[in-house]
Amino acid sequence: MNQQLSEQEKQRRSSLEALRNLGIDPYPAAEYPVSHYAQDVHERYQKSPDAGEWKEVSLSGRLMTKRIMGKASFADLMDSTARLQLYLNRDEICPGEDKTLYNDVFKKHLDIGDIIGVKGFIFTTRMGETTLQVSSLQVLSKSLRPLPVVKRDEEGHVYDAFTDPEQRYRMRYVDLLVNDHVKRTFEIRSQLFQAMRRFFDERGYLEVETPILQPIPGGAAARPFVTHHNALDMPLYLRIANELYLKRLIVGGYEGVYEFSKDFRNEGMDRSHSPEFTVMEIYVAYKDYFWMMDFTEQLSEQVARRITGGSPHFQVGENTLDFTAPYRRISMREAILEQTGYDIEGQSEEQIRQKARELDLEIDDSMGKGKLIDEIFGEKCEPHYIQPTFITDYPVEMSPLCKRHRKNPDYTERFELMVNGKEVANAYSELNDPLDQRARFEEQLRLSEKGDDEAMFIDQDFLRALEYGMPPTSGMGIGMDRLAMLFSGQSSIQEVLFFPQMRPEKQPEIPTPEQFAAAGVPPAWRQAALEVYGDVDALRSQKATQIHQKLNGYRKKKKLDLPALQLDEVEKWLQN
RNA sequence: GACUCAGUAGCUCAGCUGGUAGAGCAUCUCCCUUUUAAGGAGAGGGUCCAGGGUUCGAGCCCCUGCUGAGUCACCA
Repeated sequence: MNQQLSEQEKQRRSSLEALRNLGIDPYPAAEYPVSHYAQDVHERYQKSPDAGEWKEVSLSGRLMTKRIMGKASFADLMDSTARLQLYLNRDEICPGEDKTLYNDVFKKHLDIGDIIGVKGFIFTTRMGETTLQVSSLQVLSKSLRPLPVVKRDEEGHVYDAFTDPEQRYRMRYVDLLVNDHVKRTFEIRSQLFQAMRRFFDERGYLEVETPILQPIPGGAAARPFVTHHNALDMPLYLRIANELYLKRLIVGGYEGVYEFSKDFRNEGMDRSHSPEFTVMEIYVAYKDYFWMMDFTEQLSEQVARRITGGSPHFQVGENTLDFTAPYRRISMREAILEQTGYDIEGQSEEQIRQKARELDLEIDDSMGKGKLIDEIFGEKCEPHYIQPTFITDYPVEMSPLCKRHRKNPDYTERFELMVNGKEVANAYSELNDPLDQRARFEEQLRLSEKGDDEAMFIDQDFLRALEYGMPPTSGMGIGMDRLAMLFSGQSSIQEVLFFPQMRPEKQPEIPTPEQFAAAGVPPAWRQAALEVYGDVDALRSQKATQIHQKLNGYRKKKKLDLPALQLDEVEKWLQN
């Protein structure tokens, strides 16, 4: 038996053996047919307690608590839907003389966390709780590790919750089992995808998949992860965006395409940044960003209704967000004017820089006009837009893939949807002028040469595609993780990713008897040396006389069937 | 990347001025036939994150490292 096991783990392993010795397979292969789910029972039993279906039910799930009172016990069974209380009466489940199933199997060898199947009938206890009285019970899977026991009282107070974020993220399976709200978060996440997919599909747009391994990482300004393809003997990059591929498909003649894209960026991690994250991007031909605003507000309203169960209102902290379309639309210039009283229109880069200094923003000389404006907006305006609001017409320097504004070439036809003071969606009238696009890429190349390691690469094939002609197109992207955070009320991106990236755990090295061979210990004495000293170095640090006495003492105590150790033998070990 | 905080039993956490490592739940034994954060009696369970240092003596003080969290910086 492994020395590193905790007492409770050893206990469970011996229960496992005990079950086997009773002829019970702790991991049976056969299907366990189930007639009801726990939630079913709770929702329907009290309305028609006399219905025939309650006389014979079968459920399966995990044992979450045991409350034993002599010849009767209560337990909680948790299936994928809810918990249901079980009542076990010794003489009911063991009608004959043999009380083993109750006294040994249930009381001694079943632990919290074990997966079982039960059959019986539903009744209501004196305390008024819907309960299954068990007539037969089968072990479906024995759990060898103790589950954290989280208790909840009538007022909903939680005791001894499993809260350590590190453990919750590393062992999400445990987190999901004992923390009910965690499952809900991921259900919301799934509903967001479903609602969007339905919205797009109803309008005839095609869900597509584009390369994750890309020879040129394009479509965004970010540092990529690099990998290497052996057969081609060339570097490949994990995509930082899928935009340029989706536009190629619009060139190819699709009316509208969308993709839920897992993107990767080799940058810092924090509460709102994960190295892998999911973005929904959609591109629709013959549309502009005004059309896309209409489309986006309809989408948002539908998504909100899906999450709330029909209402366009959604509570986040102290704010009630109203997703009813249409939303307010305000240009970036107007937004800055509104929040700071400063009009950027017609101002030179130097004037704007001066204003940014007055506003106490952290800026440096490398920042161009666009970057300065963005800084002012991000610091002074963004947090104020709580209700869904479109911010439109961004400076051209910040948007190398976006069409210039039809009325003012210093700006672009771009909007972001702000909700609760944060960006939720980003959209353009897409740039389809191949010559302008080439010039913008070349500007990026100059930034790259100046040391900006996030400037975009020039994608020659993408330019070739544009040269064949792309219809006027509007595209829109939504960060799905951050949207999931918004709708699940989470403030950390790790809470909406099942398995957030973490440094690998260090596996403690478990000493084995074999390692004592290195210290010259003969096979017969290695187990004893392990028990006494724990590891080889501990043994080596001792004098021969001390080892001699300790090991012989151990031999006597454990009544080992070995000849007593001689001092000169031990001295020989240590000479090696 | 900087700073702050944290790491003690399966889980949640105490641990005083440096002086034999504690509680609740969980586990084990015994009692108990409608309980529900069940209860009663008893017991066991620890690499105090790791490695150095100071000290007669370190969970506690100092240094280094590891892991995580938070704040900031960076970041379409």
